[in-house]
Amino acid sequence: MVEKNGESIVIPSAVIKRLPKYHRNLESLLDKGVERISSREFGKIAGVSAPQLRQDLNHFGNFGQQGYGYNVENLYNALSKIMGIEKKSNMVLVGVGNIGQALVNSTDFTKRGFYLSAIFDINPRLVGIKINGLEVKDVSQLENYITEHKIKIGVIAVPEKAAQEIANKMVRAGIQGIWNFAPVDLKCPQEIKIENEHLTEGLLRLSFKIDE
Amino acid sequence: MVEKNGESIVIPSAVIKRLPKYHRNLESLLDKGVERISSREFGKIAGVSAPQLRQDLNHFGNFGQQGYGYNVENLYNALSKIMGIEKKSNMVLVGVGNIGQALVNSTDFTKRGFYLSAIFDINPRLVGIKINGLEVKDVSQLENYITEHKIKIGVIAVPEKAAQEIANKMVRAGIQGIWNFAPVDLKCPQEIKIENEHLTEGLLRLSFKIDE
DNA sequence: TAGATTGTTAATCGATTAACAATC
DNA sequence: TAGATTGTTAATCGATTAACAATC
Repeated sequence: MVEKNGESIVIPSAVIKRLPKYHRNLESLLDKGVERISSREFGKIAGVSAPQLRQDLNHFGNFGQQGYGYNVENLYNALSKIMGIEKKSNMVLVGVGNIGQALVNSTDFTKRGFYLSAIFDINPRLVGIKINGLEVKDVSQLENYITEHKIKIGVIAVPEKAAQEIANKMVRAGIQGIWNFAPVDLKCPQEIKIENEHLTEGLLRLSFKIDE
Repeated sequence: MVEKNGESIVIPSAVIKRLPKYHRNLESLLDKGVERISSREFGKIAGVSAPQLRQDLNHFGNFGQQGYGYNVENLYNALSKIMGIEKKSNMVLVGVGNIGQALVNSTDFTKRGFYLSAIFDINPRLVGIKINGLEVKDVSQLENYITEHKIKIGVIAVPEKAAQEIANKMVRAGIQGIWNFAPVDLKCPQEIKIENEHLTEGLLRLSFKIDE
């Protein structure tokens, strides 16, 4: 639910999917020093139609101006706020295997205000080692950590079989959202938000499209 | 385009998106030794409605049987074939940074018949080293390699700024599909199939949903 | 045969595009 | 003011769900 003109409205999921893309393209326009842009031009860059772009944005407010278009910086800041980027978020990560380590070493999320404040694994050989300055903790400490530090976002990068159990722990500890890299559809109470990164599915879709 | 009853039909993109999920859930049913399943039960597992599941599958053929449901193994094999999983595919990867290394070390794709046959980087310090038994080649050899080995799938795991140029090289060399991990929308001729893994976008969507 | 469950058509729902008055 | 471009309503398109005859 989002407020618009004092009324709370539900944002269609198709719109939510596109918001990060808009944000990313605005960032790159800002970098290039573009000050204003029309829905037509911006739509071309972002790969959507101009009316769709206007419809999408108007779920959140009237950011444009007739005869002028959109101010890039204003719109960028507005979208940052809408997506909760301006404030810092702390996350925990479980599973420091291939993908987990890549995430710990990545700066992409940090740049947008998402920080890993602790990382966990079940393997005693990994517990205690440091990755990118973060010491790997034992997964037995996960629930306490989440509760004590009021962590909202949990990242799951463990093997398929272990993922549901980790999700359960996170939910019990009060997590609000899970960013899941394990190839399973987690069963959680519906108030828990879940975003899946099922990488292999992307590859299979690509393969299908090539053969089609 | 896909053949059904001798006629070639176009598969809706919404259906294509769900196919890998069906495949994955069938695999797990097979593992559990389930022989047959109704659209109702299977829909519940895969998180879709029973009629939707039936509609989706019927784009490719009539795999079910009235009063019985679907034979798990038959359906699994049919979907494997539809998605081109039964045959082996060779891929090249460019960029052995965080995410690139994670992909090289992963066994998830290999299990489904997708092999990395060569990996490339532009950094001279990385060229020559071995990762999971594969020697990193200089990116100058990329085009020749793709052409000579008739590689169909290219994986891009380089930074944002470098991604488009790598995509151009791949396209010139005759690649058919690109699996892109860089946070850009690549501009390629429309016959080139592209699947994006824009990880950060998933995190932003999650953040939005939590705050909503 | 009776019960179960499919395949498929028709109805509904949601998302996209077209069109244009409002207005900067 | 005239030209450009928005915000928004209406029309279209595509995807999902409901319903049920067909049939194993």
